[in-house]
Amino acid sequence: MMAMNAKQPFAMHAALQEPKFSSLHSSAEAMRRVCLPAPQLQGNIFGSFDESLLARAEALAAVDIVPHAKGHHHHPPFKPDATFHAMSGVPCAAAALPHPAALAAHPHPLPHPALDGGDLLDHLSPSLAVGGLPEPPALPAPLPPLPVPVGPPGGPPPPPPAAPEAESDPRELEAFAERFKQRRVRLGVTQADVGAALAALKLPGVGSLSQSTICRFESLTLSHNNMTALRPVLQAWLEGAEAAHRDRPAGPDPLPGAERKRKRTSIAAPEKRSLEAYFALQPRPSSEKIAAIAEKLDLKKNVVRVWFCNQRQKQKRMKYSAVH
DNA sequence: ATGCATGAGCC
DNA sequence: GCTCATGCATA
Repeated sequence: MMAMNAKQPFAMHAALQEPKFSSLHSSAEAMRRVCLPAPQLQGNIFGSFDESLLARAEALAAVDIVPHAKGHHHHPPFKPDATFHAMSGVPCAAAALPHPAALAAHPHPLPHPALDGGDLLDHLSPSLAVGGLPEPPALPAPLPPLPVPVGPPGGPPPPPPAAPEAESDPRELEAFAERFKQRRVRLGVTQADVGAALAALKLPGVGSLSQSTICRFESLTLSHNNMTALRPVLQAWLEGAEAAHRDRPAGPDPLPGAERKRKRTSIAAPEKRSLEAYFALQPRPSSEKIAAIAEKLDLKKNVVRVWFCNQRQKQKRMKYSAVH
C-alpha cells in the first residue's frame, strides 16, 4: 500500500501541451491527416488486402531484412525506417547540427519496405523542398568546454531564467542539454540524483523526476515541448547545485532503499520485426487490426497497442519533430 | 540508455 | 482510443 504516486511532477500535463507549439504539432498532425486516406477509404484499401498486407508484412519480417553482407552494410535506396522518416522535414535542426557527441545513436534494424509498401509509405515522406530557409549562419561554437561559472562574486547574481519570449530554439536546447550534462558530471551527480534533487527545489508544480527523464533530457530524446518545459527547472537545479558545491564540495551519500515490483514484457526479436513491418505499412492500425496482429504474433492485444503508441511517440522526438 | 507501461486529459 | 509526459525494469 502507501502512496506510490504521492508526487505530482508537473501541472503541465495537458495544460502545457498544445498551447505553445500547437502550430507545430498541428502541422504535423495535419500533414499526417492529409496524407492518410480517409478512415473509410483506409478501410477500403486495407479492407480488401487486409490479409495479404498483414501476410506481406509478416513475410517481410520473416524473410528478414539485413542480409549481413561481408563487404559492406546495406545501402537502401531510401530510408524506409518509418521511425526516422519524419526527419526529412527538419533539415535545419538535425541536418545542420554537428553535434559534437553524445546523442545516443539508436541501432536500427530497418524493415524492408522496398515493395508495395513503398507506395504506402510514400505518404510518410513529406518530401518538402525547403526553398529559402533563412538559415542564419550564426551557429555559435559547437560547445564550449566550460562556458561560464555564472556567479559574479559580491554582486547581484541574476540567473537569467530565459528570454522573455524565448523561441525555444532547438539548437539552444541542444546546447543547454549538453552543457547540463557536462556540468552535472563535473559535480559528480548522477542522473537519478538530479531527478530526486528537483523536489528539493520546491519550485511550484515541480516534483522529482526519474533517471530516465533526466537521461532523455540530456540525450534530447524528449519532445520539444517537454524539453522546453524541463529546461528552466534543470537549469535552476544546476545553478543551485553549483553554488552549493562551492560551499561544501562533499555531501553525504544518499538513500539506497528500494522496492521492486512491476514487470516488463519483452517482445522477441522476430515479433518485433513483424511489428516494425506492420508499422511501416500502417502506423495507426485500427483496433481490429491490432487484434489481428496480436493474434498472429501471439501477443496480448494491449501489448501490441502500446507498442504502436510508443513507436509513434518515438517518431515525434525532438530531433525531428522540432520542425519549423 | 531504452523498452514497455501507466495515467491524465482530449475527442 | 489517442497523445504526451513520465517512470519502472532491464539490457
